[in-house]
Amino acid sequence: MDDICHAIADATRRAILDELVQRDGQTLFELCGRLTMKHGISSSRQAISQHLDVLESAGLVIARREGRYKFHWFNGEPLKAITQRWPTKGR
Amino acid sequence: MDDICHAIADATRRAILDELVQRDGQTLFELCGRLTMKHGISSSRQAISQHLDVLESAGLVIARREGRYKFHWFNGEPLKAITQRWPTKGR
DNA sequence: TTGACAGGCAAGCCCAGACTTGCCTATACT
DNA sequence: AGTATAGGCAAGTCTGGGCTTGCCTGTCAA
Repeated sequence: MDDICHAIADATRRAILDELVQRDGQTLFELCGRLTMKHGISSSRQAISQHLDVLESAGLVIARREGRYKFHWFNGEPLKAITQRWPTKGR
Repeated sequence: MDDICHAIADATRRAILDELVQRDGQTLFELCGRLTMKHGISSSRQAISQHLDVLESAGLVIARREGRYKFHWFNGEPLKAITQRWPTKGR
């Protein structure tokens, strides 16, 4: 729970999730490009990589390495824990 | 959105929300006592007060002053924005 | 009106975490 | 083999924010 909330607390990480929702299975470099183009985020590759690590350990991103590429998928399941913990009275 | 995610990113603030869900309309001192007793949180009154400010500006807590007391209520509405932003595929 | 009680304000401390920099590994192409 | 590409690792910097400290304001009861 701590991991999940901490993961979405950063604006860049939220943008990464947005990007993955829009186009699943992106690589690190692909994400860097799209984040710069479409979200106005100009962080270094390492910064994005570190964000992906955070998202991955929170379970919000699933990653798999294939050859020299590493693909990333969005996973929204962990987010359920938030609305399950506190009542939103009529979603 | 930034306010909401930032607000729930802290464990103490999540405990405050838990407490308010369990017993709505608590005062600052009441919350301090209960957080110490039931959640093992031993922060100062000022710390809790600052947390309440954060929660209030995120819209997760509604507060009203009455005489020398200030009562706090939980409000889960803003949390909807999270699950509405990203798909959780079959809640 | 004076004391106790509920809360607010503001300055400062300190550390987690976001970001950079520099270098290294591994895979693929020619 | 050599080079380019995709990504990883680790150390260092620096700012935001959580927390404390000290003092002040406002409300109520005796």
